[in-house]
Amino acid sequence: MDTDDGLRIDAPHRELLDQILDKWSLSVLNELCERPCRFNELRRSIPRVTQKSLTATLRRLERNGVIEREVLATRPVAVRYRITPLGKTLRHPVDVLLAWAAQHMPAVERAREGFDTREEEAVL
Amino acid sequence: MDTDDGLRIDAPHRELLDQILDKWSLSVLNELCERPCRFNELRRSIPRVTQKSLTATLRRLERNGVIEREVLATRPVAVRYRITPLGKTLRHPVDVLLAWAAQHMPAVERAREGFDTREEEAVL
DNA sequence: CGGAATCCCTAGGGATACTG
DNA sequence: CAGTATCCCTAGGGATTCCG
Repeated sequence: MDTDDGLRIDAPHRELLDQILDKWSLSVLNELCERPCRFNELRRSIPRVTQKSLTATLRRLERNGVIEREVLATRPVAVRYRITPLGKTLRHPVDVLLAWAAQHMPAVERAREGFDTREEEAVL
Repeated sequence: MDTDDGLRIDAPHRELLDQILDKWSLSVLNELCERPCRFNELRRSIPRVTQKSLTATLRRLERNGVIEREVLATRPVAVRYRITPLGKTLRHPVDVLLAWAAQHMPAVERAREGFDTREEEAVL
């Protein structure tokens, strides 16, 4: 559990995590873990995301194999995004992360206040 | 474990994770989990990080309470960074994440190749 | 040694308009 | 509906220089 060295962080790993843990990906994955979604459905359910950013996020996640894009031959076209089996394996790591954030947010906020106070004093 | 809804991702949580899971933070945390480090020690042990980026990363982590900065009154000054108790609680989530990356990297690479191949064909 | 300050530069985000 | 295309603009990274 707490081995001495733990795991190395090499460039490919960090690049992968950067692509999957970026600003909007967590929200998208969370949403698609619950149910498949249309593009505008996702857009509405994720506050403040722009169409451009959402498109880029979806492409990146699709390229990395964690979500799937399915075009339905209707008029007008409908597109359905869904999580893949690989994407589902991300659920646990992400949940662990979110649980950490939820649990320790108060401690972080206290730390921030202390830090900012010390900064102010340093200026005086 | 796999509750239906899992956890929400609100703005404060995402902001916190952004600050802690960014490009260089994982490497810094990993290093400081093993032992306290001087500034240039960290710099040498993290390939390709610049002094500016490292400074910014350390300040951010310090502000969020996961690392500590200690100035030793020597000549010339020495500065020692160490992980805090709060920072140590990050170890498990981060390890889970790195384990995921290590385990699924091959699948991700296959997905990328498939995606890129389909893209090429689409152009033709 | 451990930064801060400066300059430069580009990847990426927001807004808007257009399309199959 | 689900994007693509375009313009604009600024936050942030790299390189370099200077300081206590």
